[in-house]
Amino acid sequence: MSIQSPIPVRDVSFRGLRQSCSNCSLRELCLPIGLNQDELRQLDTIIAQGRPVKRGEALYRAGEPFRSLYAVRLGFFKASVISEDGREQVTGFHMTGELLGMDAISTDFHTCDAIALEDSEVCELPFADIETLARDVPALQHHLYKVMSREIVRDHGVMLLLGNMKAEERLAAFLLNLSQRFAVRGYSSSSFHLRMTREEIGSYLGLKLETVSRTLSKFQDQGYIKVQNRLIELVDVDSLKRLLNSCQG
Amino acid sequence: MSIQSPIPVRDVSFRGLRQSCSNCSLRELCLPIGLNQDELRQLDTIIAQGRPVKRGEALYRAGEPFRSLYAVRLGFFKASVISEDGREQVTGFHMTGELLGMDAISTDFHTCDAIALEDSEVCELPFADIETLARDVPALQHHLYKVMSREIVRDHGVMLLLGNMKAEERLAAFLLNLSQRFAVRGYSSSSFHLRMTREEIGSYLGLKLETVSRTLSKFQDQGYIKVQNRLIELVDVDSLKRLLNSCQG
DNA sequence: ATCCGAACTTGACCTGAATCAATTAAAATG
DNA sequence: CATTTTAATTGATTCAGGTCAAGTTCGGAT
Repeated sequence: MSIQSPIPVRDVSFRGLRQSCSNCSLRELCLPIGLNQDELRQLDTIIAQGRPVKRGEALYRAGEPFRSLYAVRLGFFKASVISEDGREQVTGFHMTGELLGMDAISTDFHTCDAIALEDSEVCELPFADIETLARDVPALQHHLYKVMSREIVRDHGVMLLLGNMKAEERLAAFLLNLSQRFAVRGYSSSSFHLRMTREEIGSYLGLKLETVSRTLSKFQDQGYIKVQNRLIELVDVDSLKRLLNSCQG
Repeated sequence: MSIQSPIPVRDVSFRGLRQSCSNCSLRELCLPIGLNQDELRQLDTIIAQGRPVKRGEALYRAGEPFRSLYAVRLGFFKASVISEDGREQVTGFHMTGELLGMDAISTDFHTCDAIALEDSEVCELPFADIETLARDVPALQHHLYKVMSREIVRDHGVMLLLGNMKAEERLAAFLLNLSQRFAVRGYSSSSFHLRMTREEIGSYLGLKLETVSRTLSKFQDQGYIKVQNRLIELVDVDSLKRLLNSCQG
């Protein structure tokens, strides 16, 4: 658990294959380097064309049978578990190049909802086909294990956050994590638009929406950030990092 | 997320191969049915003989290079991340038949410590070998994906617990989860020995040890359980379940 | 543009769990 | 067996964040 990245960045390795890929961001971000031409072609035959998902729509819902993983090609998703009494636990936010649906392999049913927070597009990856191909392509097999492992590590980071951190630390960790993930994708790391509500942030961080709002205001008063509705500008990143250092070295 | 199992039980499927396995509990609990004689033999050549780990010893520590997964053959482990200022976040407790170390695949380094909470024994599973074998044995390949997926689902359950539940609900969920996992292994579900300290329980549940202690006492006063140091007897399971129902249906 | 509902902010107050502190009980150790 | 150390309980107090409530702003629809 590094200082800069309490919530580990995920699925951002193995970029640089843009040139060989027209129909899907999958290879840019999610698939291992080291596939040859033929293997790439095989992969192409498996991957369904991009599927649009409108803002507010579900890519899948808990309880639905599992067929495919999805790679976010464009846009922004939240994944969440809803308890029967209506409370929501957001388990993650997912942006371009990240993989959704790995929790479903376990039972062959999806265990959470994936909702688009803006108009998005995904690549569907039929898991059975991917698995079959992985048998012949060790690099692919290994990379799938890696991506799943990374998800586990990320989840452990969230547990640390939920179990040990105070509200300010959680928010700082959250903002820095988003910042870093935008940066990796070539967007500004110091200025970005939150796609989710305060309530969704709160759900993810184990806080109430009022606390999220108050803490953002506090950060603004202290000159750490500027908040304009959902537009966030990180003014003093070092101070945000210092907030974290005190708690996780 | 079912009522009975807010923290999903893990790695307990695929039992019943006991007869064909002498050196390792791995196959009983972790490996898929449907391997033929030859495949089983191949697996045997990969799996190192049981390795004992004394109470208090580390099976591995964060930062160590990753070579193998470990199946708990006997005993009890905690897995935890330690922050630099010394605070510990327990990410899980692991008992017979469960797999440890999957978080390390991601970076080829272990990201957490695995400490034996009682004298234990593990089977070492060199990951490179397992992966190679998995290529020829689709059932094994699939099962590994499944086990990792199950870990992700479990982690989401813990997030729900840490993000949404009150102290009493967390403790109830914890006790019911342990109870269920002991039951699956043929031990009493109503009476069991806690292998971990109040502090370790607290770390896992995002509570302080005093709160754990107080809440256990409260449960005892209400007649839900009997506590004798680390020996727990579940007297009124339904009431414990009711505590959870109110929060997650 | 104007309206309306959803999202956000801010304040006042309350409460559940943390903290601090003092015993007590139970394991380890010689 | 006695001694030391570690773990657990319980009480008193504090405080971070939740809850309740009132107002404001924003964004989408007409």
